[in-house]
Amino acid sequence: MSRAVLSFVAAALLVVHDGHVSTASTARERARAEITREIVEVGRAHLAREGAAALSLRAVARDLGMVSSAVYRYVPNRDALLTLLIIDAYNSVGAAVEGADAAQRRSDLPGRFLAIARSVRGWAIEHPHEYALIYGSPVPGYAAPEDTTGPATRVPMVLIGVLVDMVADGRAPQPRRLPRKVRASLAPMMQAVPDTVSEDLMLRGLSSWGTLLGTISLELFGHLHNVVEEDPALRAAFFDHQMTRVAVDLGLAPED
Amino acid sequence: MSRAVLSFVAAALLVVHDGHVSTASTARERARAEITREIVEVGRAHLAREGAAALSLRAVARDLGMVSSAVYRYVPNRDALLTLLIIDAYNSVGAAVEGADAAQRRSDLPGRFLAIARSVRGWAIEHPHEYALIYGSPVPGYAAPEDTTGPATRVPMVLIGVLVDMVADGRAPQPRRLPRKVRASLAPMMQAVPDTVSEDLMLRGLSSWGTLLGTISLELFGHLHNVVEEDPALRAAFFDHQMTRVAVDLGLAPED
DNA sequence: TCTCTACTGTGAGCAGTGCTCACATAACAG
DNA sequence: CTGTTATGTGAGCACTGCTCACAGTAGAGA
Repeated sequence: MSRAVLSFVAAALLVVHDGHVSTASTARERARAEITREIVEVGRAHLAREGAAALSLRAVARDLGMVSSAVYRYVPNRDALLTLLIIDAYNSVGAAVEGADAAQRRSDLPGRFLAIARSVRGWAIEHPHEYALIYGSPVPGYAAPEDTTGPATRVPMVLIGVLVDMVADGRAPQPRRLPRKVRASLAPMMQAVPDTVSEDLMLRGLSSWGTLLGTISLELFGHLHNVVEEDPALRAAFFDHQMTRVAVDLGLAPED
Repeated sequence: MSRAVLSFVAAALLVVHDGHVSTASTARERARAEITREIVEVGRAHLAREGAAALSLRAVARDLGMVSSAVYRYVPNRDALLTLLIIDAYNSVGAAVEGADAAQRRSDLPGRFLAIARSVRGWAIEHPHEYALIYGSPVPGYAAPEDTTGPATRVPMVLIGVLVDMVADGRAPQPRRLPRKVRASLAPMMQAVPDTVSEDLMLRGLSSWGTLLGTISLELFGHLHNVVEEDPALRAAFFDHQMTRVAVDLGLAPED
């Protein structure tokens, strides 16, 4: 994606997420912010209904009663709109997970983990196309633009919060010795995390995160067809059980 | 997908995977089989280069020097070609994994698991767009056509083989007691599996499968950016470590 | 061997897409 | 009030999936 498009996304974010942006602005600027917001909103509706592959700028324009070329005044191209929707989706799931975590007793570590896991799954089931957009195959090119990385970290940050509290409460398992290369591989992550969290704990956390997303993706993308009963209650029981086991393996809960 | 299209896929499979199909056929039938094979082959090349989203029947037709409407004599629509490519991809990764497993000593359970995991990851890195097509967001509708389910089970079957051998060698962990609903949820799977494998072991296996795919998806879809060093050797070390841990949690290897 | 049917290839065409551009018009800044 | 800048318009290009009337051609049966 070009520089111009990137700087657009940065600008649009102010508009979209501050809601009603700097009120001390000209009528033109307010109109621009409003219309940009509408475009993203309609885009999200289309995404939710038909999926990313079917998202069309022309259809969005029609819904808004404007000619198709007019939306290019607000969004440089289709991929840029998708990028905004990706950011939107990350924030949506991020908010849900943060809320679920906050609703638990801080000291109830396995309860928090299970609440987080359920919350991700619940959000995914409610927003399957959005989930596919952010955790399935990336559609606009391979490198996610930098703008998405911030919102993308919200859910992992909540998980890391659990790990941090586990250490603080003295309930973290004894860190294992790790091969040099494995330690080295984690360098970027360790820079962004309180150094109370050991590399070993980080690895356990990443594994849990992988299991969490892997299990949800298996379910959502149809790979549990003919494997796990389709009945929602049974699916939920299955998921809860698997996540409870993950919590145990992570060291959050004692072996039963 | 319509009945007609489904029956097409079934027919095309004979053509594509028997290689040179029933030689006791008319020249016309042989030509048809050959051209169908070429279409799938060119389609796979396009998929590998540009990804599923960019796959175009017209471009495939151009590459084959035929007019675009002619390919519709062989493939009813774009989704049907994608379905063939999905089956192709499942068979490709399936063959790779079966080979990797067979190359290990049968009794070396953790070695087999690690070989399987590495083989899936290796294949995924070599064929990122194919991986995205089968394990990322499903693109042609939500319900994968029945034709894909057979090839899709090849990799899981290899994993189940390890579980079966684990039981046969008396190295399976003592099955845990499970909640009634969790047991019930597994009914479909348990029908397809030797009854030496307990529900509990099946759950552990599914968890490992989720972790395996989840970890690879995290890496391939860019979610380890700024988390795990990009250097391929370090990425490999990270993955191997994680999978070794999974093997331990699965009960394949002793706690070190 | 001839005829009729069923298959294969052709090119035009329809409706839709992303995106660009010349142009008009409106809003703002000086 | 004037000149610049932002916004909306409609035509147009190149592309897509897919259909269809038409022209050949291969194969099966008489």
